[in-house]
Amino acid sequence: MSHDSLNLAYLLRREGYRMTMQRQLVLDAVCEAGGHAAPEQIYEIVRRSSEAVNRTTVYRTLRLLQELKVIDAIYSNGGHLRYEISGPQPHHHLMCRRCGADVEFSHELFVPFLERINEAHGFIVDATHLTLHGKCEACFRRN
Amino acid sequence: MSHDSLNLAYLLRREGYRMTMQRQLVLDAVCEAGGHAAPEQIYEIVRRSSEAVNRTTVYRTLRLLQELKVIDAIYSNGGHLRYEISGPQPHHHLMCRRCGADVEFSHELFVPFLERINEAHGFIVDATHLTLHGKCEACFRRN
DNA sequence: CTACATGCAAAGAGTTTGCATCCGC
DNA sequence: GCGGATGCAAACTCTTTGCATGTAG
Repeated sequence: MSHDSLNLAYLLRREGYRMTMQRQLVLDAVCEAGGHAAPEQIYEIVRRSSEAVNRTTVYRTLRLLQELKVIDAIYSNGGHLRYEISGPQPHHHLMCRRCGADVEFSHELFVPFLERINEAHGFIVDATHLTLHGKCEACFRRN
Repeated sequence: MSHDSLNLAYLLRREGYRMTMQRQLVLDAVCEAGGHAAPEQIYEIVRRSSEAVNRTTVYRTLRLLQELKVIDAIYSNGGHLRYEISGPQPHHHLMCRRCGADVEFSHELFVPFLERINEAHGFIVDATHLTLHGKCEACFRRN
């Protein structure tokens, strides 16, 4: 999802926050990174646009954008923090351990499984951003 | 799974490692912790048995036991590292965000979903230790 | 007695916090 | 001008590494 359509200033103001250049740059960077971006990567992209942004501000802004539900926090393989723009609906990721390919799959594909879990264990799973690891088709054939 | 049945000394020797008191204590602690134990918790349990174990050794031993496939590393919600005794077969966890209850579910419940993923995206998921978060039945009713 | 294991201290990532200054509104 | 936002440095958590000493086999 691109963020061109979303009015960051409006979302911020609605919650009593202020619009700043830094906040726009961080959001732009998360979008540009194109999913699964670590804070450090986001920081680097921001720095390309402006030297005048501090690493601390990037961290603070990422947390704020997450709170505003503009971006999602994901804990990738190895437990590392990543961010990406929130999609209009929940979706999930398949990540290839070999080539790093990142395939999205829809929540619909996941729903029947969640229903079975609920039947079997009475548990309501609220995963909105699952990342599963494995091998993509090409890499699977290759070895 | 209890570890009473597994001969740590044998597994170590087979790979050229030595049996030590520390290694046994760490394994005992992971088992005693009963799943999803953070390194620090494991360290504390070990310390109850013996003052003579260093935190560094706990970390080193956890990595070693993982390499020997005696324990599994799990990245829990929030990206924190946890360990637990390896089960005889893959299984997964449901963790309640509210009360912290940890329910295991079998891999069989998961298989049909993995097959649908494979059909739809040609992806072979190798998740052997998934943790899903949500609400358990009791907590879901409560609010 | 030799090589691997340990303890200690120190370094290292990654992230957060305190506080003075800055600036959006 | 006021109160939130930023930059800077420092702290903090979690984990790993270097090296001298200890100990299993």
